[in-house]
Amino acid sequence: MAKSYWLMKSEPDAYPWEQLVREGTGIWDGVRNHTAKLNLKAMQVGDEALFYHSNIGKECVGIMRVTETSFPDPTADEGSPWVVVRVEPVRALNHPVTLAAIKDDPKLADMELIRQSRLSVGRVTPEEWKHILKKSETAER
DNA sequence: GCCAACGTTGGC
DNA sequence: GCCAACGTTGGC
Repeated sequence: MAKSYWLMKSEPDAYPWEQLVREGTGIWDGVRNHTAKLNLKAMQVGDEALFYHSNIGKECVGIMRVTETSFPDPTADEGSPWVVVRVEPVRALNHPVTLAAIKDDPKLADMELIRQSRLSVGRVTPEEWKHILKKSETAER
């Protein structure tokens, strides 16, 4: 199966990129939204995801890789439908790609991130992925 | 099954 | 601090 791309949000107050890097691996817990849950369930080992800092920063800061497909969220009640995936950091982006930069870019302005701003785990198309990575090579601010 | 009220998330 | 978007809950 072809690799899929994702974008996962975290408030840096709660779980910043730096913590994932420091710990080397982590589970993406706390998702309590059914659309996001379906996305987690669709993830395959080897899929890659952008780490987005919401609220503070409002920018994509790094790339991570899925290392384990979804399993029940240990922070949720027994029998609840919520799941997590395991991820590991791949690398930080050379330059963060800000929400403002994404909104300003016609190629990216239609991303799920923009259309459904509250969705914490969203799909990214291969085209959007490539474009964001290219953007991250050069400073925008 | 509809819809108003309310809570949460996240941008501004 | 405010507001828009969206999900959930509860009355009917």
